[in-house]
Amino acid sequence: MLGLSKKSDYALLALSYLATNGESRTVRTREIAERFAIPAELLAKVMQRLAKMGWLASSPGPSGGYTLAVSDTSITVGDVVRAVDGGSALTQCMHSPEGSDCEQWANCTIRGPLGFVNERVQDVLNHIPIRDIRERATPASAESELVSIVVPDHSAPAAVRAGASRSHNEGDTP
Amino acid sequence: MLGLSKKSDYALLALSYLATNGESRTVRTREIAERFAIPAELLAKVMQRLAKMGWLASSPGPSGGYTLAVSDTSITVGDVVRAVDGGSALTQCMHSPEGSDCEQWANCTIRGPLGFVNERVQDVLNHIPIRDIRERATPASAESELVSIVVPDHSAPAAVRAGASRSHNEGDTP
DNA sequence: CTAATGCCGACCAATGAGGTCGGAGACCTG
DNA sequence: CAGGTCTCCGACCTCATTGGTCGGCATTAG
Ligand code: FES
Ligand code: FES
Repeated sequence: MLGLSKKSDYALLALSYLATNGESRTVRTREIAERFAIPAELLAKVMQRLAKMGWLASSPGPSGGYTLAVSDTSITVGDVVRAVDGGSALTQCMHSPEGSDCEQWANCTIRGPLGFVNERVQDVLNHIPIRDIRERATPASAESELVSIVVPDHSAPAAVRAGASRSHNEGDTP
Repeated sequence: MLGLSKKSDYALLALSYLATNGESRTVRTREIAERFAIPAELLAKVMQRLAKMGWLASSPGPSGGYTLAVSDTSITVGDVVRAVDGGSALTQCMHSPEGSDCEQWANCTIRGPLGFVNERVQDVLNHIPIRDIRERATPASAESELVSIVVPDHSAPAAVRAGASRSHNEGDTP
């Protein structure tokens, strides 16, 4: 469905919480889970993976928990999604350079162009540090200067404009 | 896993084939299926949905098949994904404006920023017409002028640069 | 009429996401 | 120092979604 998994969602939620509300204290998984009303055990698993990535420092025992081990500007949402969700490419064929994954590598005609699209999406994801994923909505830094997409009119007549603008967020959930 | 579904992949494949190789003749589903070595029945289902969207004209009977009914610049990959895959938003909460879908709408702190990221991704997808998804790799139009992402150095030190560049396409498939 | 094609719905199988369990180690109490 | 408790940790399980299949019906060229 081209969407973040719950795990990625939880990971971003937790990281944002740690970056904002956990200056230099250990935060228990339970605390975050209750704060956001999400299953604690599943979040625990996510936290483990984040810890294994080296982004969180864990300390067991009572008064234990997790602490953000790196700067909140050194991880991007792309990194998080890739780590916790297992790859964030649009198609399989973009993981391995020699098409060992994708079946129709041999006679696929859209690999090149799609790869380009993929890179653009990855660029977007890779340039939003988790610092910008915080309580504040639409962070000023990102809004104004971080990422801006320039799209000249190209060869697209009226139809494209209509279709593109209509379809920003419009979902049919039958 | 944040990736296009097979159905979207097939749809793009078929549309690209029709745009390139089906100037003004009816193309059978079987032909496309065999060309790309994909299951014919599933592709048929995808074709039906594309036809129902009005993008393909269908004609039953012998010597029947499909024809591209609209200009190859009036549909974008965003449109295709959205139609065939059912919504292309990063999270559920971005479909409905009042959080009727997402559970933790009430105490979610990342909705705003993530929504912004979502819009950027959607922008990318909505500005690539299927004309640019063709046999040619990395179409010149898209490469040079269509979409360009400008990202000034912002507040991100060396770590971000390293992380971002490292993680373009690198998948761990355990 | 007959054959070839699209059209439609129901059906089945496998993958993986979401969720759960019991353990191992570290702090705290006495 | 010993026990209890609280935490992380890794393996396990279940089920919804996706990918894929089948058969029957309508439509049209030959
Ligand atoms: S879809 Fe994998 S090579 Fe085209
Ligand atoms: S994830 Fe849906 S509201 Fe935040």
